[in-house]
Amino acid sequence: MARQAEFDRDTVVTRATAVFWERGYGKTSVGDLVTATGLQPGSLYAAFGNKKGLFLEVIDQYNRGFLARIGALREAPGRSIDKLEGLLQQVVEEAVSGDAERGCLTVNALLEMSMHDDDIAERLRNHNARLRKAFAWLVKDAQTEGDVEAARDANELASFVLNNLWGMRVMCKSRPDRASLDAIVEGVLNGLRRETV
Amino acid sequence: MARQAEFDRDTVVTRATAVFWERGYGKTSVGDLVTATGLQPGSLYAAFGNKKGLFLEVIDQYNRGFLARIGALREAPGRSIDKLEGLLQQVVEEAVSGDAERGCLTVNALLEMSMHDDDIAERLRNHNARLRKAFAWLVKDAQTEGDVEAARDANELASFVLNNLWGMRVMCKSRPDRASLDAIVEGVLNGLRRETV
DNA sequence: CCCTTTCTTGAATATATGTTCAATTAAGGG
DNA sequence: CCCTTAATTGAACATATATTCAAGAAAGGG
Repeated sequence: MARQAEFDRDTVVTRATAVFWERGYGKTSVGDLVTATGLQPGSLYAAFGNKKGLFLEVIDQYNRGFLARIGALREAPGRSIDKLEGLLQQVVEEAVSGDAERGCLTVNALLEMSMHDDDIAERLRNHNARLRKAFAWLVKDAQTEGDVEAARDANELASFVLNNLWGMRVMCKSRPDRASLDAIVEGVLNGLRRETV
Repeated sequence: MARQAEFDRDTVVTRATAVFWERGYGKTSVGDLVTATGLQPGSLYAAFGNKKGLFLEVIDQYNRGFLARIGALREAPGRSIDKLEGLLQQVVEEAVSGDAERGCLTVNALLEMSMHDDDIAERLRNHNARLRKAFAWLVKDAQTEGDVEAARDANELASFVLNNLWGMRVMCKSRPDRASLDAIVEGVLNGLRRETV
């Protein structure tokens, strides 16, 4: 038999996530990753191919986590419209506390790389689609619960919610005040509740 | 007297804009800028200090242009609520035609650089504030025209509109379908029109 | 205890890229 | 027509950074 790896792949990916999130892809050097993960360049390249390979795993782990959170939220008790509001308000809290200035890893990557890198672009397109589907399920639930007009298209409403989530991920980069963010959440809920004109 | 510059500063900035917009700041090399502007490194550095100096002028020109567009829109005839809708729908058109995959130069720069570069961060924060003010004027007009409930805070509603604009600038990176984008516009208008709950 | 397999190490490599600078070229006043 | 001033040129420089690779180190079966 052969020697076995000394590191835990998942831990390495998590540590790399912190660096990529903090500095973005382009400004993260392999040296940064070496110090953050504790792996030498050779091991890193043996395990992940190259810098982008590691980043792809980072993105995948991150996206899986977020989708799982939404899935769990859906199973949890409570009205779906409140769950949607809670999701948005969570972003507000993060933004106000300053934890969100780094924004969303996926959105950051999307803006930084999707124009030049087809692998990233395709991956993020897929994630986007899955995410919208997850939101659409929540919206559908809210429709059967009577909080959102049943006649409206759940997928389209999901896009609207997602749009505001992403908007806030941009907004939080310039440290907005709480009132603005609350107004956004209120605007989204109004947009969801009102019947078509 | 001394020799006079052979280039037009504004033209150079405009040409640089195209490159920065296409590739982002980090992936744009000085070599790219040399070929795009026709200026040699020496001239470029004499005129703008360094790569970042040129980029700052690019950002300033771009932001001034966008603010001017909104100012002109405000002066134009027509109901303000329709002007707001028109602004959003313009983004939809761009996104559908594929012209908007590069997104908004300011948003791109904000996500790529604001964490690491205080000059950029401050400049974009200021622009953000001015932009919201411009939107707030439009919203106020819509309030006096009776299309938006007068009791609501115009600044906060402006944040909501801006949030969706930025969301769409992110969204368009993954080539969304027209129905989703239309739903977003509709959601924004509903959010504006409905009375507080 | 060897021997194969696989992992680890970290210096070396290749390359890209931001920036500088001395030489050259215009512009025009005295 | 000089001579000062300033712009232009493009090669040279310094540096950073992704990636490779040969040598050394565990792991465990025979």
